[in-house]
Amino acid sequence: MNKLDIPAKYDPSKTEDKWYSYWMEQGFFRSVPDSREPYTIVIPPPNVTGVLHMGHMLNNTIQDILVRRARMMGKNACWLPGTDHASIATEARVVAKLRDQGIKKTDITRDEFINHAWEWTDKHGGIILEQLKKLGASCDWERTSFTMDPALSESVLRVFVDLYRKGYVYRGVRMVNWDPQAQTAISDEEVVYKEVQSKLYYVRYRIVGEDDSYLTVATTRPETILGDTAICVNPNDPRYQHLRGAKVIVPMVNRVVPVVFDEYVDIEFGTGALKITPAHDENDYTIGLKFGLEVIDVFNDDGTVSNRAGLFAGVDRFAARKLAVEVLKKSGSLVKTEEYINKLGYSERTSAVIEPKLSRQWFIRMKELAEPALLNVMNDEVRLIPSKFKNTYRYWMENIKDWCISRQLWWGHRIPAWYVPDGRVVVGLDEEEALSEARKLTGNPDLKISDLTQDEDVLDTWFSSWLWPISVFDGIRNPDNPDIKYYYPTNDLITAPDILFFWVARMIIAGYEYRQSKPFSTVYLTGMVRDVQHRKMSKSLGNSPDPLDLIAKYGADGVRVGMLLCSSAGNDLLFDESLTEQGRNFGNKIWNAFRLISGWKVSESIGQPETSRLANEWFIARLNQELGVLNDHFTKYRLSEALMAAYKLFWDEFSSWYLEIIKPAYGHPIDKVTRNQAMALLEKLMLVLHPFIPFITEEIWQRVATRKPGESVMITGQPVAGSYNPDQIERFERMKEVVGFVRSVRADRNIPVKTEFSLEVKTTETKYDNYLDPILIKLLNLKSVTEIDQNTSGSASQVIRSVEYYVPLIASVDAVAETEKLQKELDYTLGFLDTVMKKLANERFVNHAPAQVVETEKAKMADAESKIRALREQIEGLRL
RNA sequence: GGGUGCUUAGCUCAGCUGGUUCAGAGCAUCUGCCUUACAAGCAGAGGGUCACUGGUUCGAAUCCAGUAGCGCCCA
Repeated sequence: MNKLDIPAKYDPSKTEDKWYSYWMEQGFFRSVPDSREPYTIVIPPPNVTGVLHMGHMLNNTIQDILVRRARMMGKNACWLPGTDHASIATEARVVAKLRDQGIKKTDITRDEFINHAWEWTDKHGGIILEQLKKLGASCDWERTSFTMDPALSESVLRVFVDLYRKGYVYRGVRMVNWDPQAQTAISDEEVVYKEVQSKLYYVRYRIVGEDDSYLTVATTRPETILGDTAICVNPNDPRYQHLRGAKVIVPMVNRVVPVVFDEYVDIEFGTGALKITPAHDENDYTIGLKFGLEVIDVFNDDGTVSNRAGLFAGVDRFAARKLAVEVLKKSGSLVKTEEYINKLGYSERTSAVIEPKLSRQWFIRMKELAEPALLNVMNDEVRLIPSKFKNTYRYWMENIKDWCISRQLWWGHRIPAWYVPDGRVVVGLDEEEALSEARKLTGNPDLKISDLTQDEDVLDTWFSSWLWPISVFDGIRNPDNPDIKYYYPTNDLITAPDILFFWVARMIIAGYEYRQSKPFSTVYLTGMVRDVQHRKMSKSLGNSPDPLDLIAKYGADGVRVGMLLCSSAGNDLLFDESLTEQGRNFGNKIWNAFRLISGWKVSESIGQPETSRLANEWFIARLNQELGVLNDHFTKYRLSEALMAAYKLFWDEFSSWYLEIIKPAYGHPIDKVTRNQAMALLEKLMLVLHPFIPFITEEIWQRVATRKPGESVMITGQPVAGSYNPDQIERFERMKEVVGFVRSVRADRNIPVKTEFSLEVKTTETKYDNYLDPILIKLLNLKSVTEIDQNTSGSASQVIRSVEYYVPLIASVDAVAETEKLQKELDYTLGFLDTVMKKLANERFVNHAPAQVVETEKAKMADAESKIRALREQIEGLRL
């Protein structure tokens, strides 16, 4: 191939789509069970209506690297993609869209709404999966799943019915986190607490039967006074002992309520008196239960004040707060206000302030179900990477609360529970099953389907995604089907720590309940992608680059490298575009190495130079060594380090050393043996690099030799780490140091590369190893390497591993500068020798330290002594 | 408030079981090069009291305790 055919800069846009299509056409991503060992990853399903963000990029880059590597290691790799239906988010979007069209959700039927939702899903759903293809994701697209697919939906309902029959599912009135905007309960995990500046209002309640006697409470929410049904004080609080049995009058509504005594109240906080609103605060509710207090719900579902409140009916809760303050002021009930910082819960979905609200919901009893999931993470049957998350996991699992699984929405899996006319509930997979249950329950064989009313609520989205590793292989409905038996348990799960409990823990729970085994062996927890200023990347801040723009600019390979370079597991990663630039530059480096080798004219008639033979031998040893390092990094999931190892292997060792050594002089051809060896090594490196940068490695692999249709780097085996001689690598490292010395002499003294000289070497005890001299001569443009036994004056010199090297200087030597340099090194070495001597003189060291450590100290001493001798001689020589 | 983790070069981070000349890597910076694969490059250089204090040890970035700062989880 002629050099002119290959452009000097690599252009990813010309290759990436081409190769992705090729891989798809060839069905390389497809996996079906066979006799090979499986390697399985299920994708953490993104929201069906979502678009790709930087977190997805990171997450899916990691998954693709693991999958591609496993595939090349001979495993049957299956990466199963899909999306979840995201009840709240999707419903919110659909409601918004309908509103734009002038349609109110309340004006249409549930079925009509669901149709709109499906329409939306079909239109916007799966965009994110198309975007993943741009990244190079090697998913088995034929297996793409969606939590609302018929099979997955049926699995969800079956699990609900099953858990109900096992007694884990119950219905109960509980304080839930109410999102007044979405008008649904949300789980504890979906509440985000933020500090806000608010006010603490001191309000006085008149004590019944006393004329001018008051009890003052402090509250941040004066509007909830409308729902007060008691005041609570600490029984140990000396200030309030006289109030035992007393009653007070609630301001604004003039309700007479008791003063109760409970140690829950913090004596120090506020006035030590706490108003009790059982309908709107979890702790108040508990106290209410304890003292049998009345529960007055003063808010409607949309966050406005209810008719029961007595005042402000229909007014929004925040407006009601202002009105309440006005009224309290006028009546003289407001004693004072203070600035106060407290934490408020916000809905993760709608950002509305959460309203604690009593409501009847469906729950799952978790304690018992969670036991195996806790045990098997603690004993590393399921490994968390990094393991620091084991602690948080344990804490959460040991204090697990019942899971509220109902949501007051339409989009999702409708709860398969029906009410018989007297209000009792039956649960069944479908209407028929429910009907027969209902007949049994009521003893009425004439009961008809039309007599039953289905529960209005849908199940929490996590209630479907917790089954994901099972349901995508249809393991709930058909527990013995070949797919589930082959692919389950899956291998690795890659996700972010913020859904460790929402999702990961629950999948483990479901795994043990429904498959009696773990859903995956390893959970790799990535960090959160932040910008360089440590801010979380978000749409509202506008600090997140569009991943597709980045890919267009730097190529998918470049972006993948950029993502990985800044990502150690579990730590947040500070993404910067310069990293993708580095990734792109790496691609260009590879491209040019290929371009160099391809451009050489090959001569059949010349033999292989010694330098090339030595370089080839050395590089094979280095490659074998580094393959071992890579294996080690991968088994420990140190992906960033694995990439860096491969990066340096290519850039430093292959490009800067190997290629520079074998490079023929300008205009000269290369011998055939060397050129073929170089191409073979390049090809191997493409295999090693492929999981990280799939596109450019395919492009080059395809150009390195003539390939048949159906061949690809991605289905070729990874090179296996062979044995190597460490001594060979060691010798080469020594040679590199010598090169470094001579180059810095050249740089310091402005000696042109073209100026030739002889490098002189002097050894005292050991015999000089001249094995790699040919390479020194070539790389440094030397006349020769000459052994000497006398110091030469007028030379720059350095002692490298007990050998003295001299560069004779053509220009006059700056003896002062040279001496200074040598003296500096001498001082350092003397200091070093001193510490070693002290160690060896220390009896306790010699007696306590292992013999081997003492030996190395002795060797260090000998080394230092000979170096000092040499340096002194050189300094002496300069003085002459 | 309770729990938990972190603090190493300007930045981002490695440093595993305490022991090789252990104080590292990448990026950034500086100097010199448009050398004929690559300026998206080449060659060279500088840069750190391993947060602080104490302890254990022959020996501590590494183990222990305390202090400070930062983060996360929970309330």
